[in-house]
Formats: sequence, structure tokens, C-alpha cells
Amino acid sequence: MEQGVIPVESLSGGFDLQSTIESGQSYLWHREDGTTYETDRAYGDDGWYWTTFRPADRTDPAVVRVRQLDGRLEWESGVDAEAHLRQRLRLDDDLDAILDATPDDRLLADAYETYRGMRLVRDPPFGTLVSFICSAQMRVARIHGMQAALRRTYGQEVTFKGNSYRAYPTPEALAGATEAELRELGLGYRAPYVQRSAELVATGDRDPVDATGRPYEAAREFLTGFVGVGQKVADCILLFSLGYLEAVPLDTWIRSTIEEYYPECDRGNYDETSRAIRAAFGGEYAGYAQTYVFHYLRNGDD
DNA sequence: TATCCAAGGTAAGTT
DNA sequence: AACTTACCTTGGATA
Repeated sequence: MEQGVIPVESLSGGFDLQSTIESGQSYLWHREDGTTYETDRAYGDDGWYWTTFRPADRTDPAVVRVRQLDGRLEWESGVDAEAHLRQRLRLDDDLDAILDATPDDRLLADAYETYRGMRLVRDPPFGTLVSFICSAQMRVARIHGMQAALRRTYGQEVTFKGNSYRAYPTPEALAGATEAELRELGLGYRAPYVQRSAELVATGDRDPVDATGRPYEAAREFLTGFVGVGQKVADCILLFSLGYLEAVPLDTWIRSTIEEYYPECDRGNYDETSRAIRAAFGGEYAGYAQTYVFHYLRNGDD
């Protein structure tokens, strides 16, 4: 077994593991005790989270577990996972600099203050694609539960420290699923969207990674070529997986935030409203502002 | 106990 | 191009 410790004080702006993982940006981590996100807000004080990833030099997926305890980020894995974690949890983002670059704004300041240390994630593209296809008209806990069900049903088994885990399903595995099977897992009308989009990836017709490198709005447009992916879900994939930190998904929470705090940004359509709110959120790191505001307001301003 | 409602929207059909 | 409507399921609110 490999393991390591990353001192939180070595990270600019600190780190908050539970907020980062359970703030609705990632559905690909799981609590070691099997409970879903938000069943106990204090879980992150010392609880382990696990996920799987595919190391570049291996064919089989690897498990990695992390927890935050006494200012230390501890990890365990079957492989050396530190580089992966730094990328996956964006540990090298200069949060202090990002905060400094954020517009002087009461709402943003309160949100950043309340959840200091929360970072964006950089999740694997396919899992992010599927997660956010599943997110349509769903609650955070259920979206998370759907991903757990997909792992259990279609994921490759991985053993770590004597325990059995399931890797996130491959595109091939979900492409081979039937709509009826996916409905059995509770995906509802999202079931055919997931199957068809997985098929696009599995056959090579379209890969979410190929959005990378395009200008932001062109990348968003590219992603809407998947089934079940509109502009909002495309923005989530860009922000939470592909590193487009200026992306601001216009979900119900941000729309009501715009109505209450930034009414002049409501331009009546997605494209123009997106441009306006991204400008209000400071442009380059607008997605960071979005994620803090989303988490802050969804938890009731506390 | 029964009914209603909204949940991090998208696709398809209509004007 | 802008505007409706249907869509699965379920936990929590309301009656």
C-alpha cells in the first residue's frame, strides 16, 4: 500500500475536504461508511472518502482514500496517488490569489468567508458527463446515489486493503446497458440519455475531452452534442472536469441568485445571461464564485 | 394516509 | 428563434 500526507498549511488558501467533495460539484467520491452526501454534515471531520481512477501506466483502476484530520490531508492507495490528488482536488490552485481577483461584492465575500478552503474539482470527464446528465431535476443526494448504483451494477471490482470497491463504469459498460436496466436503477427519463451518450463515447463518435482547447463558448456548444446535455450541463462538465474556470452553470440556484442580487444580469436567454453573470463574477475565475455561491445559498446562508 | 410538489434541465413539438 | 410541454422518480411538505 502507498500512503502520504499533504499538510494543508502548504496550500495557498487552505483546504476543506468535505465542502470540496459534497458541495454538489462532484458525484464521484463516496464516504467509506456508505452513506450518501449530506446525511451528516459533520462527516468530513475525520471520515474517509474513496474514489477510483485509472493510472496512466496501468490497465486496472486503482482505489484512493483520503481524509482530512488535524490540518493534514492523508491518503492511501494501491498506487502513488499524490499527483492524481493534486490534480483531482485542484490542490495547486492559488485560492488566495483567486479570492483577491474576485470582485468586491458582499455576497461573494460572505460565501468565500463561510466556506474558506473549498476548491473546485477536476473530475474524470466521462464520469462527470454521466453525473450531470443524471442531475436534471434531481437532488444532490439522489444524483450521488445514482452514481453509486452505476458503480455497483456496471463497475469493475477493485480490492484494496481487503475490501471490495467498484470502479466507475467505462463508456463501453454503460453503452452496453439497456434503457430498461438503467431505469431499474432509478435514472428515470435520463436512462436513454446516459446510454446514448455513453455509446457516443464508446464508439469514438464524440469524446468530452475533445472540448478541451476550444474557446469557452465553442467548447460548451461542442458538449451539447451529447444526448441529455444542454448548456447548463455542458457548463458543469467544463467547470468541474475540463478546467474552464470561467464557466458558470445557470442552474435554478444561480438563476434565483441573479434575480435577487444581480437583476441586471438577466438578459432573457442563456448565452447573454451567462456573459453578464460571468462578468459580474470576475471573468477568469467566475466558476469559483459560482460554486461558492451555490454551496453558500443552498445551505441556507449559514 | 393521501396528495402535491420540486429537485443543479433537456428534447421535441408549436408558434 | 422564442415559447410550451412532457418527462421518471422520490423525499419532504401539506392537508
